[in-house]
Amino acid sequence: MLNSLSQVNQRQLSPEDDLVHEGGPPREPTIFLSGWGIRYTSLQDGRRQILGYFLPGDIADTNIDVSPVMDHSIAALTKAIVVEISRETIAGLAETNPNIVKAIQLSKAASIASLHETILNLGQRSAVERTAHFLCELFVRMKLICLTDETSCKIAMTRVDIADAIGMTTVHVNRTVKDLRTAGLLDLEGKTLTIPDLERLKRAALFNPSYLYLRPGSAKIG
Amino acid sequence: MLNSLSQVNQRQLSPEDDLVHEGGPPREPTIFLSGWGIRYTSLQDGRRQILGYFLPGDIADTNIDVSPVMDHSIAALTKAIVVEISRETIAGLAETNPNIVKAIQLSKAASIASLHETILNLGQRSAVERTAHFLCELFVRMKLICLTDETSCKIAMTRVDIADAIGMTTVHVNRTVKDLRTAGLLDLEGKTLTIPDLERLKRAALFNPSYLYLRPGSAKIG
DNA sequence: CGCTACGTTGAGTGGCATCAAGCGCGGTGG
DNA sequence: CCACCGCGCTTGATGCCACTCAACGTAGCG
Repeated sequence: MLNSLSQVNQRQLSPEDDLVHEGGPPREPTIFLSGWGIRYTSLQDGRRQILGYFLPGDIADTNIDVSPVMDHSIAALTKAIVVEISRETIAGLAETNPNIVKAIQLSKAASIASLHETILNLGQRSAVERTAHFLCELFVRMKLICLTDETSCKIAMTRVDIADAIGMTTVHVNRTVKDLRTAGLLDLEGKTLTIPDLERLKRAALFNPSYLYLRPGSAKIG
Repeated sequence: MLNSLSQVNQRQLSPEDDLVHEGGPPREPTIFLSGWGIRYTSLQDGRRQILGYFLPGDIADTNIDVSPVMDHSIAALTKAIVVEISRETIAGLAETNPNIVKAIQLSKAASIASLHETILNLGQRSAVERTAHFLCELFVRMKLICLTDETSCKIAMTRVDIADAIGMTTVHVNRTVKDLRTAGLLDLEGKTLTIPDLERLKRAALFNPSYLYLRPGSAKIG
């Protein structure tokens, strides 16, 4: 089903290309077919906060039907291929495949749950817990889409991106990762994330995966 | 329109009553007719994070159609009167009054925007900015529903609540409020919040009200 | 082969947490 | 009526966690 769509409205993005821009008009819902993306917002003085990120298969929804102006930006983190799907197309698809409605609801609910978890993370967890939780989530999500091997995966984020996602400085991200490495909980060399014992990391990070809405078979559309 | 509803399914809540409970089943969308409520979640060890709060007229939505289990709790902060409105009722109302669909979309979009702003607040703003921003938002929202006089209003939150909302300790909330008082930006004596010069506070807090989705006349349903 | 971006590490500082004590006030019971 | 208690607020002292500033190593790239 997606295959037929992927011929249409498909676009290539380069790293740091904005898909939608804060203050600008929204777009139709967009799926990341490949590559990584981030949703972010900034203060006037330039401090950037990453609100969430997109992995291949994720839908970047914008509330096109509500506000004419975006309150945040969406950008590519790597080279990425995205496909925009208009609401009409979705409505059309929904007629022949009712599951799509469910899938979109699920995707929306998951993204809200994810925002809640991010708030909990920023507000209550210590730097070590926060970093562990963030990287733990990253790994779990990558695993879900089969982009990990047994204990490691490639991530697209730099230290700066991680720092802006979890509200820390790059320097302190570094030191925290070092501590986690020393504790044997994870390793992050360049862009390779290694997690020798995922269950142990989950415990250390107070990680509860329920907010990811992992129902078997429901992570994908179609 | 709301008047006809307010006879039905109306409930009284006392302070700290849970409307829905983390881990339990969701409810139908619920409107706070009077009183204050909070949405919160906790870590296993008891650290609590307030995700958002409800003022009179706000809708506490739960994704009833998606997950059978709540990932957070909703509780009353004061005595409160709430009315639960089933989706069927809403659908029925929508037929005679299409604006209600728009209003609910708007409410959902606003709550997502609010989550984004909270993440930005926790991740990037300093303690002073964060506190200022939080109290500024509070005042603006109270003003919208005409629950302020010229420069002050009553708030239901304790220092503990404020602390759990902005990820600080009560002690430091206190000191920060003191600094803001010294700077002449605001005052918080007990439950009375006074803001002598809202525009000045907005500037200090890097406050941009656009995330509240204040379109004239759109804040209310019906 | 420099240049730039990213990652790493060190030293020093300060913001915010922790621990602890005291204050004011409303509620309760003797 | 008042002593007592508990809760929320406030303030002080102390220490640590995380930021800032700065330097250097390294890798990718024009």
